[in-house]
Amino acid sequence: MKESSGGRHTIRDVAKAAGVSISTASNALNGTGRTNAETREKVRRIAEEIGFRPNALARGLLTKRSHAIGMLTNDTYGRLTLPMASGVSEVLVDHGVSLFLCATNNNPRLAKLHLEALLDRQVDGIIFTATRIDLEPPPELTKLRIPVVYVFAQGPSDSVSFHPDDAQGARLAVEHLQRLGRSRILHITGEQNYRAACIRAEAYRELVGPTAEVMFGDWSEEWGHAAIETVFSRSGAKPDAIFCGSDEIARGVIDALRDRNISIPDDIAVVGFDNWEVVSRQTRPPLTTVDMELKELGHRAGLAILGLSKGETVAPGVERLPCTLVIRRSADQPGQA
Amino acid sequence: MKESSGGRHTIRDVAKAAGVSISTASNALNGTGRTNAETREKVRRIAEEIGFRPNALARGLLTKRSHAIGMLTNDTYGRLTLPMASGVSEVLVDHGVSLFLCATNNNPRLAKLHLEALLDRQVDGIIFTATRIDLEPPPELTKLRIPVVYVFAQGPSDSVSFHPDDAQGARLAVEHLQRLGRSRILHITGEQNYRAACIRAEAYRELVGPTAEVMFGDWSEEWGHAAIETVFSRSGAKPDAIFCGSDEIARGVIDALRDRNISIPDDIAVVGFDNWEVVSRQTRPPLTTVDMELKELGHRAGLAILGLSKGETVAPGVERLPCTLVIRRSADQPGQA
DNA sequence: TGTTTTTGTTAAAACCTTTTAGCAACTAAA
DNA sequence: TTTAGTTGCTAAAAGGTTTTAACAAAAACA
Repeated sequence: MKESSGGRHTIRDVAKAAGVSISTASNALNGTGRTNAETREKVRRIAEEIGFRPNALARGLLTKRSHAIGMLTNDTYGRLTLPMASGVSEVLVDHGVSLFLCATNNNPRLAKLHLEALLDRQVDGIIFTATRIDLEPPPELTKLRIPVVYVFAQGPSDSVSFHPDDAQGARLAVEHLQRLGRSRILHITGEQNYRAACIRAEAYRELVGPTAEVMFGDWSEEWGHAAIETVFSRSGAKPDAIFCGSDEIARGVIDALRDRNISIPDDIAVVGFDNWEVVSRQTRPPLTTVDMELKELGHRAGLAILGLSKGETVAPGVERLPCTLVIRRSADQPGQA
Repeated sequence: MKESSGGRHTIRDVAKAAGVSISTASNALNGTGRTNAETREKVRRIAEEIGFRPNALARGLLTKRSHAIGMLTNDTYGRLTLPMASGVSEVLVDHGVSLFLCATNNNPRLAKLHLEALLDRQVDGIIFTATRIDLEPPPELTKLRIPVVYVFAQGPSDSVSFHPDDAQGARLAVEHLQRLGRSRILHITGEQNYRAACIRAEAYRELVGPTAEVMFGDWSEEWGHAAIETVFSRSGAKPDAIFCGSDEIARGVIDALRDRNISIPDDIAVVGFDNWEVVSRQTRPPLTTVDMELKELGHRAGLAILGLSKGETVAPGVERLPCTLVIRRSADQPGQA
């Protein structure tokens, strides 16, 4: 088996070995055109034997489909995008599509650099992720000739976006607490300039009514602690349940309550948001929390960009994927309360 | 400005607009061959004007350098690979090289699939990452004609690997505790089948001598808790310092000590490993810990693969990058103890 | 028999770029 | 004047694949 170039076999080698022309070899391998069943089998057998794999660059150059998609993300460290990205990757690899990872570090210059590189590489589509409310997707994105899918972020109105259903997730948490018979439910959450925080707070308010109280802060454990300080240093009735905007906040809350010898969930039940297992499994007691099904979100986004890149149409707008409630001891089943 | 194909301008368009041949346009843009300064400027100006950018697929096909490298990783959720990957990405983007992310989920079939896709795309090199000691890099990797760099993982003896200097990091921690005057230092760490755990334990033993005691467990907070239970339920002298194999373990240890009203650092000083800030900043008191400089590790790995892919030679073997000690209140400065 | 259809195959064009080799014109040296 | 060298440019090949159009041979039809 001699090789014609650079160590890898080309379709030329296959054709020569099979005693056919390059076009016939191509047709036989791809099942296109008309080929005799016998020659088709022969070509395929030989290709298999010498381990021929088509050069993706050459194919992409000609077909205008690179079978690669790019993912722009501003949050490399976060626990949001990465499980999601792994979901995307899972779907793509099954379709022979590869994923470019572009970490923009919230730097517009870097975002632009990455975007240009992706276009130079003729990617078939782009997934854009960003979590901050004030971080608008780069306007260049809307003018591309390739499809773009937004996750966590909001594109223009006719674009395709996927978000967790924050409102439904919040309702899951609050309704669970209400079923436990809790009537004074407090909401401690993160920064008000995150859209997700506002949506959850709104859903909470609707269910809880006039006694609702939302404490915005940041997404840290420390803030959970501080919020409990505040609540217990002021007069008035204390809550009998706390719905937290993240597992980290919930962890701070739980630790602060334990310091005060308040029993969880007997005196106060606690529910978190994220199901970040490294936190939610390790609080004492373990945390009941809302799971955003990030991997599934990635699957859906992956399928959407695949479809779009093939020219299929996908319903525009924000699709909100349902969250699930993971019940652990910090807010038990109704029967056990 | 009419476009010759698919919406993007090609070098053809540039050449036509500048009234020169394609070759001259190419030479002018790349500074190759001989070109009159005047025409060179003109071509460049026009290219800029119409926003010409060369098609990376065509260029890669011809030059046999795709300016892309692939990263195979088995740990998508972990906090180890991702900061590292972001370091890799930072270096690459500066050199116009893009990064394929391949999450293998510890699945050999998937690893193979990804590897083949990377080769089809003619990547210039591969970075392989894996943290488990028992996870050997796929043997296919050693037979490639493109360079491979290993991070956290161990390649064959003539390969290039980058690791944190676990021994030096452990010494940093232990020597710090010794300078604080602590003499009964205990080491609570993770699974014994992680090479890193063994190396750190070994370095610890050498410094501490006959009183050394290593408790292997797993990498969880829970294990930190459980280990403290064990230590305090048995007879004998108690430690006056604990060196933990991870920040998570340290967090469990700190919580368990606080439950017992043991003062940190007065009675027992605690040092962690990772400087995973979401943990180390939030423990009470905040955690003194070893930082593995993951981003720097990524930088180095990125530079190495870039160099190798250009044909430069890089010294083979395992390069161990120094860790740093981040001092917080769980083990103060000597002066303050 | 002659005419149309079908079948299997192939040469060549196309995708977009870089690079090689060569050409013409001009300059400098002999 | 010839020779040699330099400059600025270009045609053409190359890279590996898919696709189009054409062709010959065989089959079906009249």
